[in-house]
Amino acid sequence: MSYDGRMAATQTARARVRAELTNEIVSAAREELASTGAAGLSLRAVARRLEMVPSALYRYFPSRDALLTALIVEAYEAVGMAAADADGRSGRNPADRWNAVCTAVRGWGHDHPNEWALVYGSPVPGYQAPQDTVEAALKVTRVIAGIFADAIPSGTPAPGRLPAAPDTMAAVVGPIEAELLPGRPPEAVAWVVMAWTGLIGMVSLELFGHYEGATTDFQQVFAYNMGALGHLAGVG
Amino acid sequence: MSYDGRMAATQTARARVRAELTNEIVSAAREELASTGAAGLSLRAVARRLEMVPSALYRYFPSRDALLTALIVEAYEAVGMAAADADGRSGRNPADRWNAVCTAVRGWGHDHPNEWALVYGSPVPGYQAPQDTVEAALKVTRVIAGIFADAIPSGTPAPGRLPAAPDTMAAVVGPIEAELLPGRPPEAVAWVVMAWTGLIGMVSLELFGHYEGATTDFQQVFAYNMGALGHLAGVG
DNA sequence: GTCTATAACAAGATAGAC
DNA sequence: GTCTATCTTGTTATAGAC
Repeated sequence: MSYDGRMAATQTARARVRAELTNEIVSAAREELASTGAAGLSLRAVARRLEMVPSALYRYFPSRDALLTALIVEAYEAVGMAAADADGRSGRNPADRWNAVCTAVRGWGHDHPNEWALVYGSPVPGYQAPQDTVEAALKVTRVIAGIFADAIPSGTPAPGRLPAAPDTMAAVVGPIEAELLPGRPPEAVAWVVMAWTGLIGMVSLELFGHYEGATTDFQQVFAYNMGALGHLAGVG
Repeated sequence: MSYDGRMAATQTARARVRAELTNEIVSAAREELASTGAAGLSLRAVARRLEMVPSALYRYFPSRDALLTALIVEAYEAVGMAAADADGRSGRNPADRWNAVCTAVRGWGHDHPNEWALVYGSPVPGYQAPQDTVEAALKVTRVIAGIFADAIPSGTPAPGRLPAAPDTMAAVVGPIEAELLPGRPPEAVAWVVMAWTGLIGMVSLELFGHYEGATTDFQQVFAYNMGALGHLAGVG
């Protein structure tokens, strides 16, 4: 009994230190990311930053890809959290919620451009995304789908503002409908994909410099277009 | 006289050889791109592929970045050409033209995923895009704006399907209006930005794997959403 | 003049012996 | 964990062939 107890205590202490160091490594990797970009992330550079020897990192992450996975999951969870927080703070009106989430997601992107590029930019060559990242990526999507689900009554026919979809659409978007928008018309389900794409796409192209010189105040164009995207599906 | 003539002949022959070799280098770099990604593109690997010595490449490109620029410009021009061709082949109806261009752009992306990532994905760390690339990037934009410009009569009030924009919008989108959509209402100008973003965003997120498992036939969702994007601005 | 090749450089990454 | 020897990278200087 006392042996078991000591074992457990020792293990949890060890586990705590281990968790702390793991966090420090991820933090250092995040800083590294900011200076070199996702493709150039090297375990050695992270180790140097921590004044550790490279091989020591292998106790915590079996490979560069594992470290990359941790960063990706962390980033997805951070955007997801930003979106969920904004949604939670913005009352019941779907238009306000959608607007708040768009602003929050864009704000997070501006604050963390490298992490944004890591998750929404070009895939890192040679990196195979494990299932963890897919699940984490769903966080933002769930928040967005939740707003649209609340705005669009279940079981209604297609909202009049959207063009009619072909009969085959219901089956095509079946997986999303079942998981995120049960009972909503296929037009709305397809358009929620567009709304999500429009949000991520606008922030990506903005951060990647594709709107340079196009407007005098991009924020306003962003807000207008997000509003219009939502409007078409009956949000606002 | 005969001396000048010989000079000219010699120069053009040399110039032809030079142009050919330059093309070969870009081709080799394009192949390299496919296997290593944009960030990992190395001058030495390109030289190896051509069985040349690395320093020889400096006769043709003053730096690695210059080679990258050539690749980027080439890619932008290829998508732009694909879009323009599709537009030219598709009659006068704006809805058909918009649909054809969307399909062509997506098709090009599928055929050249690495070049797509190079131009529309995360920026290459440390690479500063020169003006040439900005001009080349405008090719697709011009095609798209042309279709919407033809669909939306100049000097008309805002199309009824779009929400009204604040008064400040006209000034904000002034640069795009002046360059691509003269005389069109600010709502339409802002929304053309959205249509372009939606097209590039959908293809990007598709190529980068973000719709994995979401639909049984992504092409259909893409076609529907592009149609709806155009519809809102009065195209179709 | 135009080109290619050799050699070298300062970084940095990698592998493996200890 | 440490150290070292060996590899890559972009880039330049220089020498020689055409």
